[in-house]
Amino acid sequence: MNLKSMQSDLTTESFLILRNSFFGKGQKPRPYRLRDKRNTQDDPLDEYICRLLSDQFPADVDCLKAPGPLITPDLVVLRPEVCKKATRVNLTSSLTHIVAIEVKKLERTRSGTIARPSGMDYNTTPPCGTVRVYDSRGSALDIRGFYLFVCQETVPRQSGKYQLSSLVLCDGNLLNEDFNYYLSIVGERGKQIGLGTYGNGADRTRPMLIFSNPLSAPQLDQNVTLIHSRNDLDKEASQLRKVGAIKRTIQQGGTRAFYSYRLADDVPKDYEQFELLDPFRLPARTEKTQPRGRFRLNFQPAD
DNA sequence: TTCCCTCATAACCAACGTTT
DNA sequence: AAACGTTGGTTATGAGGGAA
Repeated sequence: MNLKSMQSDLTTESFLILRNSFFGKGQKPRPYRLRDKRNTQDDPLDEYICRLLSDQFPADVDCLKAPGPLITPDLVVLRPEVCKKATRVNLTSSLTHIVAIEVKKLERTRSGTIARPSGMDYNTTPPCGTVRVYDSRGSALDIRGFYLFVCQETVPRQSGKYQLSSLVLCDGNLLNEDFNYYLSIVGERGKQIGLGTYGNGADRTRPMLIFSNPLSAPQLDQNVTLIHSRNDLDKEASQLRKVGAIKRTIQQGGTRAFYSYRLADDVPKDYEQFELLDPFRLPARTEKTQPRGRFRLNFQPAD
């Protein structure tokens, strides 16, 4: 175990592995094959990504896939020997020790833009920069969470082959940093029971969450980008070049800043860094829902 | 131990509304 | 009228817990 690997940021290392696995020179997508998706809970891409990371990380780093469906996060990357000696508090913040990765796959619309630009489904797990996993005794262990957004497309005229056209690995805090909110959804909730005339109805009151889709930013689409809270990652990893900053306005006031990096080889010489404030699209929302699926008849009653 | 029920998952489909 | 954007709704499945 050399000193460099002891100290390196696992998200930087993961990003570099993914960049070089899914793309070649000049960011040209490398086609890959996936096994069949056997059901809706099955994710061959997650497995493939886990395999790539496991194979290419040095021996002191593990990449673990969620051991079954319905388990979140999708992947955990860690240095097990270092983690065993670390304190709980340390593990909650140290990206050299352990990090969770949630994979989000998106399609491209026929017009060539990323699907769901104004916000994508996170289903019943809100995004968060801190996520909860459990140690071998079953005790909660809160660790940093990152999100891998990819646009996967089929390779034209090559059935069964895929390629990525966009990739973003970002700090979950870019999407949300309210861990108490995360716990309120992921932990025990309530449901409504005793509903309806006969009292035998129930309402799961199950959340269906929508949060930002980073690939909706044109600066990030059709690119391969790491988004991190540190502004000096290019000093630590010489393969990285900083390409811009993203600031988000906090509801209660203030802003958070994140920094974007790409493989230095992917950045044109005359590239000018972007400086974005609240770049993710937000539709004008109302609290009212839209009625859907009305069955309309072709007559109207006499009165 | 076996059976049965509940729940969360992934991300798309398509209805509806708005703009061109 | 067509294109685009938004958003409510949907699917089958298997882990896990409680009941039998």
